[in-house]
Amino acid sequence: MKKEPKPETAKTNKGEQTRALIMETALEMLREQGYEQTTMRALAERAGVSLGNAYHYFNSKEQLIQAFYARTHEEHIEACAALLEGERSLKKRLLAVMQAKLDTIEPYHQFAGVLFKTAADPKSHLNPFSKQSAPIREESTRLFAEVVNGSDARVHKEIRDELPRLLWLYHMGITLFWIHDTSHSRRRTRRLVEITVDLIVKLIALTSNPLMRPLRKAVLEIMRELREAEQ
Amino acid sequence: MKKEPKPETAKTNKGEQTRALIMETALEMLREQGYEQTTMRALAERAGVSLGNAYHYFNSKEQLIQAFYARTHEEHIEACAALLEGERSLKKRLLAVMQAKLDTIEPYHQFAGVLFKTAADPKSHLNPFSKQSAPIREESTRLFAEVVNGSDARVHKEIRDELPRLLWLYHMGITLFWIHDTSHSRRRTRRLVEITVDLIVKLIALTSNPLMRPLRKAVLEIMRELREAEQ
DNA sequence: TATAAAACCTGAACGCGTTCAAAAATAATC
DNA sequence: GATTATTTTTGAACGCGTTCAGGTTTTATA
Repeated sequence: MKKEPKPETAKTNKGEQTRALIMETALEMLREQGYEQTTMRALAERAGVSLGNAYHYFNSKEQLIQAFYARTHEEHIEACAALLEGERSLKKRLLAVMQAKLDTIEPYHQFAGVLFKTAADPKSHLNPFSKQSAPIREESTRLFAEVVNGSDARVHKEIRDELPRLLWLYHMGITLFWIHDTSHSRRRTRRLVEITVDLIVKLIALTSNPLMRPLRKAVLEIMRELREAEQ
Repeated sequence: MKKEPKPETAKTNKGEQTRALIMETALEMLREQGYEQTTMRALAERAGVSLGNAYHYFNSKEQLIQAFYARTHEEHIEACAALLEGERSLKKRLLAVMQAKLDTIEPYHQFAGVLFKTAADPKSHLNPFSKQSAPIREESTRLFAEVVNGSDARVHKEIRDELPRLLWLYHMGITLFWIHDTSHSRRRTRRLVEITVDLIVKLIALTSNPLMRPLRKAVLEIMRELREAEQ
């Protein structure tokens, strides 16, 4: 029989401190030196911990990125709360959220390549479509739901439910472009966001047009297919 | 001064033979055992060559994938030539090309994850948006141009020039989905291709509608932006 | 306070991709 | 054929991510 440690002391365990120490050191090093330079050995040394011990808390180097990913995600969610307050225009809301995203991730552009490289692997836990990423994915989707629901835009009822997921997919596409964007201060991505947000809002306005019916149906079917693929 | 070897003997050099031997052995092993199992040491041993020598001909393990990528691409182009012969329906042409793509890459699905993982890295030569991939990308785009031009579909003149590039982008998206597709025989991807090809053809038919003018403009602007990003 | 259990930590070792100085084989030149 | 230049080949070595058997410290129990 395994006995649980007293829950009120569990959080102040030595282990928790060590984990936090390693994690903070890792984020520091990732920002300062990028991914390749941040070797597990260098990290362990800087944190004043043995190599094996670092692995006791983070099963792989990839898990460091995961922690990192979670953090920028939190920052983004937080930043958006203030931005959406009192704004009713869908275009402005979506634009604000997307720009906040770019602002949040900008400091880490130098090692975003590695992040994406890892995330692209179907076997990786970091893969945005994976089960492990579901919590972040869902929270992110909820943000886009709020963008739409808090606006005064009228959305055809057939696609209303799918729209947040569509916007989440869109935001992944923008992130993909951003990673490959070598322009100064990511100007190109910012420009692309302006154009595409404009396009999306126009498209949404068109959804009620009878001419659009076959397109609506097709898009819904595609989204259903994509959802079923999540397993 | 460096002297060139006699060109007529250059191709039958001992080196060329060794290179071919390593390459064939690599493709064999990749197919049989996947990427991780195909270590450079195992490859060298099977090819009856020293480890250092393998590196003399392939600067990195990644280059093996590149050779592999080029080969499946050739196969696809070849397969399409026969398929497009005598068919005028845009929908059928596009569908045939996409299905041929899936057929070509299916045998390698098991290690496609690694391929994509590598390709996603902005620094990688395999990255489909990179300079190094330009020849394959352009040849592929040309294929999609032929799909459109050889059909009887009427395409609004404003987007006619961009359509092949749009279709190439679409085909990259499908490939991305395919990599993550764990369904039997990639059924989901095949279904997705059917749906999306249908949607695309409908969209193309709609392009001439005046209502679509702002969308056309926006799409063109996005494509211009994407093209400028290729540097 | 003594003892058992759990949590925490260590460093050597493994296999990997990759590099490199130098040896061996081949080709070019005289 | 002897000498030189070039190409081809070797295997040891490096640093990396990762594993693991076993030690040390902390916590729970008596």
